[in-house]
Amino acid sequence: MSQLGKKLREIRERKKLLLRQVAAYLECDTAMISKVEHGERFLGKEQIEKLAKYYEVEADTLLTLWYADKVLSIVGDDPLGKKGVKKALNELTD
Amino acid sequence: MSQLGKKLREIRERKKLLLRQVAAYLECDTAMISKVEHGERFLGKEQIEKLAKYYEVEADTLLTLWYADKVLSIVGDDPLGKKGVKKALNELTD
DNA sequence: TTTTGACTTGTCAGTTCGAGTCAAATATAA
DNA sequence: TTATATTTGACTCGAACTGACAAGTCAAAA
Repeated sequence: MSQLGKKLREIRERKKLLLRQVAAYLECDTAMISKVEHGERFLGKEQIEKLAKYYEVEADTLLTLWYADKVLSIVGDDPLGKKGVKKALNELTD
Repeated sequence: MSQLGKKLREIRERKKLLLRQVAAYLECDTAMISKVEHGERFLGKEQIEKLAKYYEVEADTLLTLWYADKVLSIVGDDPLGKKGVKKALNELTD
């Protein structure tokens, strides 16, 4: 399960919303949302922002998790991946 | 220019090899190698390993840079990206 | 100034990959 | 059981990517 997925489900349940309602708002299939919450699909950044409005949470919080998931999906469980992420972070913090 | 691209060009020049020769070894176009060195194309992991042999360098060094480039290509210049990378790294270092 | 050889760049066909859908399966509740 | 919510598998379609070709630039040599 992904970082973002976990968070999204948590929020949705707290707000007592059904997949059906969220899907209607995002104009997509309930299956899509289900898969996103399980980390089997990525939403686009625009959709994340839309969801943040609907859920009344900071878009930045969700987007940060979204980036984290993207990164994790690249490196997988390869130990070299971790080294690569560190190197990338160095490049960013210059 | 990508991290890996820079390194590959550096190595190739140090070894006084022509794009033509590297391309022949990898059985691809010189344009391909040129673009890789400029960060406009990604090589597959298998090709990186092959190149490491040819260049007589540690494959791990190149693969680490390859991962770093992948990560950087995702986060781009979005400041939230950096936060996401940090979060991903946390997840990995747990 | 032409030629040659190394590299670069634009374009595009072919392919890959993943978002999104549909339908069927499974849970959960009443 | 019936109804509703969620999950899962199989599939499609389009966007993005790889890799090839050809034409381009550039520098040095003739």
